[in-house]
Amino acid sequence: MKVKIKDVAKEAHVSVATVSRVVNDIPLVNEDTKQRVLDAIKKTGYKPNAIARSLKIQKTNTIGIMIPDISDPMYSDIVRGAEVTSEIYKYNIILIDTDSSSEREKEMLDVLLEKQCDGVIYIGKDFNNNTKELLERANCEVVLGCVQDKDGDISAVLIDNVEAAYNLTKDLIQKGYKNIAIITDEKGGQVVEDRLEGILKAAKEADIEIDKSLIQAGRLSLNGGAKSTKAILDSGKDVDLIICMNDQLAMGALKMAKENGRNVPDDLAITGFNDYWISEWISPTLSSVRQPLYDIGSIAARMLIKKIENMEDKEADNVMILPYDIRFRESVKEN
Amino acid sequence: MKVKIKDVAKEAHVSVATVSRVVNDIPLVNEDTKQRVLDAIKKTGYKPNAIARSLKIQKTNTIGIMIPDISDPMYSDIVRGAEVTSEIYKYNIILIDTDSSSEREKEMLDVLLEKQCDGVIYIGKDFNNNTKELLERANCEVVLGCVQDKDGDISAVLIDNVEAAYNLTKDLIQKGYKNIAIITDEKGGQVVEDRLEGILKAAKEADIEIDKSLIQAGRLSLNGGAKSTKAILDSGKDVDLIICMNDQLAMGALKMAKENGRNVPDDLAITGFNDYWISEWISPTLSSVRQPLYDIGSIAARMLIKKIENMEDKEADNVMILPYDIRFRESVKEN
DNA sequence: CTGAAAGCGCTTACAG
DNA sequence: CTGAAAGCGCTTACAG
Repeated sequence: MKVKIKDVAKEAHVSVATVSRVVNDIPLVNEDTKQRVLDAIKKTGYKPNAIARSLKIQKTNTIGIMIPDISDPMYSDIVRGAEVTSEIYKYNIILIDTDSSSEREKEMLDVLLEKQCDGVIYIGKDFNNNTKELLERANCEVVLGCVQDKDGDISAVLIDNVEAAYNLTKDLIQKGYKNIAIITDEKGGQVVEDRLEGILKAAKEADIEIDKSLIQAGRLSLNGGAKSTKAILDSGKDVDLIICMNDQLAMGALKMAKENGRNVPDDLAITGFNDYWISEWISPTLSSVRQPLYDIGSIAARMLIKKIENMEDKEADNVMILPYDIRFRESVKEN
Repeated sequence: MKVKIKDVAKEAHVSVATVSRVVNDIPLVNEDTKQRVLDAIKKTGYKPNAIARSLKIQKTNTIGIMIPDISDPMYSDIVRGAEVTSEIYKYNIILIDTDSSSEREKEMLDVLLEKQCDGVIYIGKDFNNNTKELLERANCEVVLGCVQDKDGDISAVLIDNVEAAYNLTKDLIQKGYKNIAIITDEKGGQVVEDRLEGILKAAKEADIEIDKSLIQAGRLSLNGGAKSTKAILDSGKDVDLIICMNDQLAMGALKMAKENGRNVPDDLAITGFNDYWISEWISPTLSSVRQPLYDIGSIAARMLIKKIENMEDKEADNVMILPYDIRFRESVKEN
């Protein structure tokens, strides 16, 4: 039988109100009484029931985090950041894998709301009007990660993907690359679209035309990257650079390039996005755009909690753009 | 203002009891009444409050999962399996990173219990008496993953690490390797100790002596693997094989071996453990022992939920040993 | 400084 | 088939 506040009260010869006060560290309790209650708690092994408390105070100290897939290292880094930070503020995390499916997002958001999460962090590859409507109807605090509402109605923390891709491409063009292929996600979505926009902008500024047939869309995986690379190489067109929308694609590209006898970076340069920890341990080491993933999770959690606790102006600093870092490694020639 | 069961009752001109019955699909409600309630629910946008429900029925449909670090791909695969399976049974997951610290384990387990989790999945690198005592005092259902209570008092799902390491080593010896070095975790723990036991057993059976100075313990990371490899190579002793306790160590070893001019596998073979998805995409592809990580998570979740719901004999099938798979790839010579 | 009591939003015997 | 009422384990005005 679980011991409850009533049992402690009996043991300490006080009322449940008094026990509640010492449990919650409310100061107006006499030292002696407090000590008696503390002793009773220790003796009985009492642990407060957070569910009952939550019902009463209308707050669960639990936040939901919706991500496409926790087994993707990109997302697990974000979750790690969110988890560590949440814990500092005494919040816990309910983890939801959405597989980027909007039906699942809707269904699972309902579950989170029924469980009375104080807020939710939404991490995704895309942000569209359906998602926006869904999240706005939720009437609980929301912070987006990796994506943003471009109308600025919802808080978000992310990097500037357009700019990052633009600068990456500009740097690459400066290094002399001009026959550019791109490997992207067949599913599209805000993140890759923004990156594509940045790449095309830089190309256009340099008067470089990117052959549409060299923009390959496939599954966002090692295999997808390998297949798209094969298609690019098989086209017989001149290609000296493949820009991939993430590191998995780039690793698949690396492997396929080698298998087709291309030397990276001498014959062909390859770049990724996100900069997994593994990127600098493979050979050749992979050039990539580093996103501060842990920080995205951590900052999103803090922003959310501050909103929940009304600790700062709700309208202030709604969208937080974090710095990225372009890292050139062996998969790109020095000049 | 959130709409509650009372509001729906008013709207449908029935009692809250009736609304509760239709929400919970309890059959003894008249079809007409039911329809009226359903309409009222739709009209008001009512969502049941799971916290209130949990308090009443003494069940939260939430399980806690304690793992060392979600950003480690090994653990994120396990969590993914647990998440997907939990969801099938309508359970959610509260995620806790423990950093393998027993203070944090204790502290966070208390939080999980206060939040009235119906059960917890404990994933770790070690299982000792402190942990056992902690978990047994918890008086909630527990399933271990990756480790086990060798007295068999707690349910567990894992591979046979002794046997896996034994067979790996036996196979390697059969391939002709005899100057064996080992890279392990300085922190020890059940998992690596079991693996070490298996390796030493196979070596002993083959009358191979493993030089104690070639058993290097360091941090369980790429860098740790690199450093330990440096120490092994710098010892000047003959080494034709390094067995690493996980793939991160092995990747660090691979890199360091190359940097020191060793050709893998011609001069030196390297093997890992766990078989990350990346292992077959790096060069040379890494030989490793595959653990069914997703399945460990998935099965642990199912076992736990069945225990919670008393759906099967609590004493039956307490420890589930899953198959592993030794995968030889380019980092080991064919013969 | 302390306690009696109401109430958080549900579920479920019990009575009809 | 339906409703009134008790109760899940807490917190917190209110009164003293």
